Amino acid sequence: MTSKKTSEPSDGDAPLGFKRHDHAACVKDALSAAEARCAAEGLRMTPVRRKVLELLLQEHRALGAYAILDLLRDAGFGSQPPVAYRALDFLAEHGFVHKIERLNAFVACTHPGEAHSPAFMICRLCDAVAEAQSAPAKGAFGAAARAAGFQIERTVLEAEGVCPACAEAAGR
Amino acid sequence: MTSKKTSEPSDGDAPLGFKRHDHAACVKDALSAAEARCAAEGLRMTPVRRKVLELLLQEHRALGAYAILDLLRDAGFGSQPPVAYRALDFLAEHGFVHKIERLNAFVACTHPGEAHSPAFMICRLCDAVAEAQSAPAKGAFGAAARAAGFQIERTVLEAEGVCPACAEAAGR
DNA sequence: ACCCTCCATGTGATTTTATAACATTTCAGG
DNA sequence: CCTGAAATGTTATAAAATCACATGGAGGGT
Repeated sequence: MTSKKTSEPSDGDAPLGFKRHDHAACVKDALSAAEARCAAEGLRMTPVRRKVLELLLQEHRALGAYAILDLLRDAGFGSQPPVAYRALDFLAEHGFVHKIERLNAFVACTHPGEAHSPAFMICRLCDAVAEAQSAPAKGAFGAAARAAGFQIERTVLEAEGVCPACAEAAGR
Repeated sequence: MTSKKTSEPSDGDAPLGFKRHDHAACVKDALSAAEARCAAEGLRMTPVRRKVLELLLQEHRALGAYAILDLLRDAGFGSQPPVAYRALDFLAEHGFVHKIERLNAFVACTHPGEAHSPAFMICRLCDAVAEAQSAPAKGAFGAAARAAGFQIERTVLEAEGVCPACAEAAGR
């Protein structure tokens, strides 16, 4: 994660969310939606928090807290770890971003609505991360948990593999 | 994770794998099975590796690498991080233990056979960890991945919640 | 307008988790 | 035995996360 280029053209031939799309609009829309929700719920979308969300939206990939911190410093914000971690804590708590446990890194939420239990597909070749919906508690695993008397409150579902672009690039 | 008592009586009223069982036998059996499999596959179950596996089997909970390292030191082994990490890498690579990404910690595999894609239930109150089987690639998530053209190679499925014992203790 | 409180931010230091690099030992196989 | 690969021991360092405390700014009540 150290020397991974943290600044792709951010819209080019790079693998983003696995799918080509109008990225500028995608970022702008998500940012507006987040602002709106904060206004509606009395949350404070401060400059640092907005910047962190924007940075994560621009890259459709997971960024480590320290990569984000570097970008924050470049943007004139504080440069000590708590600055990044606090913004990330806030954003994660309210579902604007998700932590990828497997990578100790964060991605912007690419999902529309409110309560959701996200699932991720992580490309081990290009580090792209795509978010999907999941309901692990509904399937066989949920049944096992119920049988064991375990009350699920939150689930982490992360799949590691190869994204379509890399599979193709790797000669099918 | 710092001051968590790492040495319960190891068979008492503590929540183990959520279920009461003959723990001594459980440890012994698992250890023998591991030895047998190493012999069969030409793997080297060295003293450090065996000790780490034994430690993890004794606790039915996740231990951090440094907690393990402390126990290794007490047992007369090397006391530098690589000692623990290398043993854990070996054990994890061959499926004798699993890493709990959510906790940056490790548990002994409590599952019988060979290839499996484990799922975990983590009690946020007592830190007990129970392993279940899962097949996330088979359900709705797998369908989504296939639709996206993503090739799943490995999945992490970890549920956080409250185990039966703690639910009861918390006054239902 | 004022004060006051809460929340967010800035900053320095430290803790926790993990790996790099290199020397030494051990062990299986020729 | 010898030899090469694998495992271990050890020093050092990197990466990820948190603690503790000082400062600043937005709102609410008077």
